[in-house]
Amino acid sequence: MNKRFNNPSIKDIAREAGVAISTVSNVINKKGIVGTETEKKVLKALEKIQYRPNIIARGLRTRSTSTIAIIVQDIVNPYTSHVIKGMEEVARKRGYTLLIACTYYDIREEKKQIDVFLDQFVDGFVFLGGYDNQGVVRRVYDRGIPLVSVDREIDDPDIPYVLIDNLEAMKKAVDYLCSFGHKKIGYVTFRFEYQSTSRNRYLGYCKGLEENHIDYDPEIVIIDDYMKLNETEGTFEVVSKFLKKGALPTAFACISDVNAFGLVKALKAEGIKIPQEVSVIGFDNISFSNFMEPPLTTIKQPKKLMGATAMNLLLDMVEKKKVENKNIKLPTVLLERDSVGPPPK
Amino acid sequence: MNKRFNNPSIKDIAREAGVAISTVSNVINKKGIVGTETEKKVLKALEKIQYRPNIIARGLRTRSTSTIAIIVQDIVNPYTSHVIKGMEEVARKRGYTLLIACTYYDIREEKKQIDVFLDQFVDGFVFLGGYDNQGVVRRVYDRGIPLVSVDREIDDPDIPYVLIDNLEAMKKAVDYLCSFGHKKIGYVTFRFEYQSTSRNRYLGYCKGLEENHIDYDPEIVIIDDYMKLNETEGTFEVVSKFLKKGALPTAFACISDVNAFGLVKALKAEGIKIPQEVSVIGFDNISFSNFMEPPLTTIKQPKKLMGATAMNLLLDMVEKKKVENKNIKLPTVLLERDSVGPPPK
DNA sequence: CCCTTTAAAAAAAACGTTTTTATTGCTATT
DNA sequence: AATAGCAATAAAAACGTTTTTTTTAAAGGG
Repeated sequence: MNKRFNNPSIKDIAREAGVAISTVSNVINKKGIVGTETEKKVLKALEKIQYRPNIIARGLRTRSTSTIAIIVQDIVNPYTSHVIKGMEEVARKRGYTLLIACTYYDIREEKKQIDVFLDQFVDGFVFLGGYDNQGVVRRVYDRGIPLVSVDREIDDPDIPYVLIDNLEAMKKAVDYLCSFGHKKIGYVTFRFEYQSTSRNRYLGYCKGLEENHIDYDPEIVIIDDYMKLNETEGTFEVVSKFLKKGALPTAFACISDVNAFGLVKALKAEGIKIPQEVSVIGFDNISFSNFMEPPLTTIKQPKKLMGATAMNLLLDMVEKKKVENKNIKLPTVLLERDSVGPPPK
Repeated sequence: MNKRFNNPSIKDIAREAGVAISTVSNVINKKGIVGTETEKKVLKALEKIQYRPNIIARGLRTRSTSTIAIIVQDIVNPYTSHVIKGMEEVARKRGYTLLIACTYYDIREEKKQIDVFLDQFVDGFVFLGGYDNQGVVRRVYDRGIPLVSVDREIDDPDIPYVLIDNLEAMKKAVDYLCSFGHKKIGYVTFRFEYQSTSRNRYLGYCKGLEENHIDYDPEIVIIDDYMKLNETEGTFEVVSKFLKKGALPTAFACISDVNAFGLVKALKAEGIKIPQEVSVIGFDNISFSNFMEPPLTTIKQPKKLMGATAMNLLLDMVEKKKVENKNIKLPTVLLERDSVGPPPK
């Protein structure tokens, strides 16, 4: 179509240097045997003519395009975007570009996107926070294309992953609340049937209660069906409803900061003081949690590091480097801020 | 490399249907003349063999790959990610995938990224919120590749854009403050020399003052050099420093919500009540602004709509449809919440 | 009945690489 | 002196499409 903008090709270099095309290719890719004299000629020609290899043509031959596909559920999510940032920096440094697709929690959409990416010969996949959907991931794996799952433990020993220990981290949060003397600790979560992260945090909550000899009380486990609205709004609504019933615990653990925001807003709307009357601990440490009032005590996830780690792992696999460990769990930190205190007397 | 996963090609279809390759191609692309009988045969073969065209091969021939490159400064930004979401949805619906790259405010990085994308034969570019850097954008334009600038007014009549009227919108904010009787209105901004959006908002602030017969006072224009930290942190610091000096205005207009958060936090840290002592108005309406305390009055940008509009415009250009208007300004709305009130007596 | 036109289909070229195979010229070996 | 081996290079094939060109067969015109 825009012929007039035709880039110089390897052919032009070959003509300029007076050698064969294959020789130029060998020089560029440092393959095969080329004499030092000829190499010099080619290099000079490359210098003179401003040449950039046609990645599409190369991709057709080599079946690799130096691109990595990222599949996320929703790009509008402070957690997600930080992880992506970590991936992006590593990918770029190592010479890859990122194709990003969002599934918006639709499993058919996910499948379609993957097919498109397979058509495009991406070199690898990152699945960031999807469902526990072995099938679709397995399909990619079975084609022999490297992939990494981030923030999801896929129930398939072959699939590499990068995560935090969600169970342990949430238990840590509950332990922390207990250390202040809380005996009645509620939990705010969105639905957790479909993915390991939420499930494990929930299990961490349960284990925390158990180890601290507190009985589990389903009455104070608030489940936000977050498909309806954004998570903060949704939590605000469902918590507001909950508060009408009374039965208030002295502390809440939240599955994420975003949900904690909704909880806090609902509590404040009822005139409940934090942390004097109710303590709140979040999870993720997204940037605003330090700017709400009171600053939110939370479990910090190493978001950028997770992204960077995942991308390095993936690219090592793409480049067939030896990787020692394909199952990586990164550490979390409890950030003490001002939303947790002792229970009221 | 993974030969064993070889997809069926157009050749296989041709063999199955007993026709020539070119005929199959014609059927697939609905081009040329094929008899109804042969067409049926091909269609049947396509049905039988699960065929997906090789996009790379097609791209090599047609020089188009159904991908769009998005260049942003930083993906970790609530504004940015919402705009991207709008673009993503449209692109997907129209059969394109998105390549995303971040420049992190580095102009050389931007140039490098663009070169990579040009190598990859992307069909179009979106420049989302970069510098007023005609050169690099112009280079793309001159290669005949469609592009759209979002949230930046590029000083080049050829370059299509999608924006809001930043000057008018900020003036609206100042007018709103004045309607409460404020006479001393400060402004919080990051550095605005390098890009049109910030500059125009600043001009809107100035115009707002002028039309309301208020003298411009450089003492109460607070400039945050946001390159140092994240914007909220940066603003918090610079405002805190400012507050030590006294000379407090009764209201502030902010270049963005993110900066407003920093301002509000700094004010609260000094025990200053909002809006009783100082009013604050933000810009953007990112989701958290409704959850801070007090909920932030702000100018709402149609973020998703901007993204969707830009992508539709771009794809129309890519597909050589006729586009009537390549310079689009979308409307803003002032959201009245609780951070603005009358000045103290 | 031959020539021209036309519709339909097939064949071939092209896109720009990488990779495989072939050629060349030389040296060493027998 | 013929041949094997080797290094260096060139030539050709291949990747899977689209597009251009050629071929085929049938119809129409004089």
